[in-house]
Amino acid sequence: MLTDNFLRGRRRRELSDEEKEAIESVLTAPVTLPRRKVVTSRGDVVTRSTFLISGFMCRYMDGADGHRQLVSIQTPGDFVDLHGYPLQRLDHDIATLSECTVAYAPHDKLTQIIERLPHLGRVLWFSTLLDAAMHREWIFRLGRLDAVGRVAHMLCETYSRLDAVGLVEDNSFAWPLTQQDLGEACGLTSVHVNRTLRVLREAGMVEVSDRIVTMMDFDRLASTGEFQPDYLYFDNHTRTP
Amino acid sequence: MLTDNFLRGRRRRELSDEEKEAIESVLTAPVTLPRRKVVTSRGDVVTRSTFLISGFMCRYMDGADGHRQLVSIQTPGDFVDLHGYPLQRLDHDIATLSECTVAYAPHDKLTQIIERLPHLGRVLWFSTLLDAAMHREWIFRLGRLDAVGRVAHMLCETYSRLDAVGLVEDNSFAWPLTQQDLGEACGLTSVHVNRTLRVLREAGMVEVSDRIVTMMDFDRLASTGEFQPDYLYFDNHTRTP
DNA sequence: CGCGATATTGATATAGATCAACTAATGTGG
DNA sequence: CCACATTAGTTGATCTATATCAATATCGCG
Repeated sequence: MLTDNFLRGRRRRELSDEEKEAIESVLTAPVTLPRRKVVTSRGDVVTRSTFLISGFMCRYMDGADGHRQLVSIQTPGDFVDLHGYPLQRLDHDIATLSECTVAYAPHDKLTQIIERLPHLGRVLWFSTLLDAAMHREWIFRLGRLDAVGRVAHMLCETYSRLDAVGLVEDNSFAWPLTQQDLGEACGLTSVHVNRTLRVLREAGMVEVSDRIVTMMDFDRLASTGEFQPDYLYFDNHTRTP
Repeated sequence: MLTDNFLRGRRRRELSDEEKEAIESVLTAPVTLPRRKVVTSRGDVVTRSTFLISGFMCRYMDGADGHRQLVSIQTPGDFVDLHGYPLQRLDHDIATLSECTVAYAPHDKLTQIIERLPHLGRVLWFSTLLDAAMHREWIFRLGRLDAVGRVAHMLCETYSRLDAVGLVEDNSFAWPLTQQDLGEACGLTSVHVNRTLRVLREAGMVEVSDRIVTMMDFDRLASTGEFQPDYLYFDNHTRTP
């Protein structure tokens, strides 16, 4: 099923077969989007939400100087802009980072299934609040950690999320972000990201090369980034390396 | 009614009388909390949510060095921890900044009224996503603005939110945060906040003194902080000075 | 009155930005 | 398939915003 990865590994995942079929039934056929494409802009009124099947997307806001600040990275199994359903209008931009496969959920149909299945409504609500929890951790990252800690934390979060949907193999995962992108996520310049990655590599914690991240020592990286995964609300807190 | 300020001035505010009465009916009698009191801690399982009637509260996360990072400031009319309803457990701490009056909404009762009134469910959902939108703007503030911009943006947001619930008078509003608190919100030291406030004061934009903020020139402050209020989802975008 | 919390100011240190050059990969049109 | 352009990564030199350390001032309060 397209939605097999939706909330996979998460607390409150308990969806009944009826609920799973209901979600699946509202999705359009999958569509492929090219890499580096802006799909929605701040201010747009949205009438459907995007479910990410494969690839990476991001959400960001533009600063006056033209530089952007990423506020979220979306990975397979995420409902990228489900918050647009209650909000109706977006307060930020959305773009692909890699080529992506997505399916759309029209909002009027969501309303129908939620009125029929209130518990499913709360599960969808839960999934949007998972994003809010990640936003909070992102604030912590920018406000309290130095460059090395920020990058370490970011990589730990991505590793954990991808692991939950089966996209980690041999401690490695696909990583379509450039050093520039990572800088836009962590509030750093690409030059400094480069130096920061070197520090982490030389310390034997993580290697980032060729669009692949390899965790050499997750525990030390997590401790460097003060990463505590409770905010990701996994079923259990053990990674499955 | 206790909930008169709930989503006041906001888009999607359209609650029917039945819905208003339903919310009101689940709330406990108001309770007073002392200032500077931690009311919930990261990891706590929550079975009720807190509606803030008067006073200021904040949400924050603790760093390894003991310093905290604020992730949210809550003002009257806010459902402080409604996200705890779908999430069931908190990923951060909550404390009062000033003396506060609150009322509690038990989660089992929320479930009852939402199953009866699905539209009310979506309005409550909307209100939690408003928090997420403010989180995103907070990320932007920390990642892309300098000290002067961060403080300017923060003060503009607070002004706009308090204005919407009628707590601005003569361009002034109550402000129980110390310079230390403001630093913990903006990722700055209290020393630098002090210097930053002087810059803003000497530029004739805003005065912060005696726990009162007075806007001398909102428009210039907004432009300094790159503040665009669309993310607050007000009914209209005009302030009512 | 005196003590803890808050605010203010000055001197110095430093993490990360900025500027600049160069390399390595990737893609593209002729 | 090559010549050349474009994008991404790397390294060095210098600059600057903010942190840090330290001292003093002020205020509210028991």
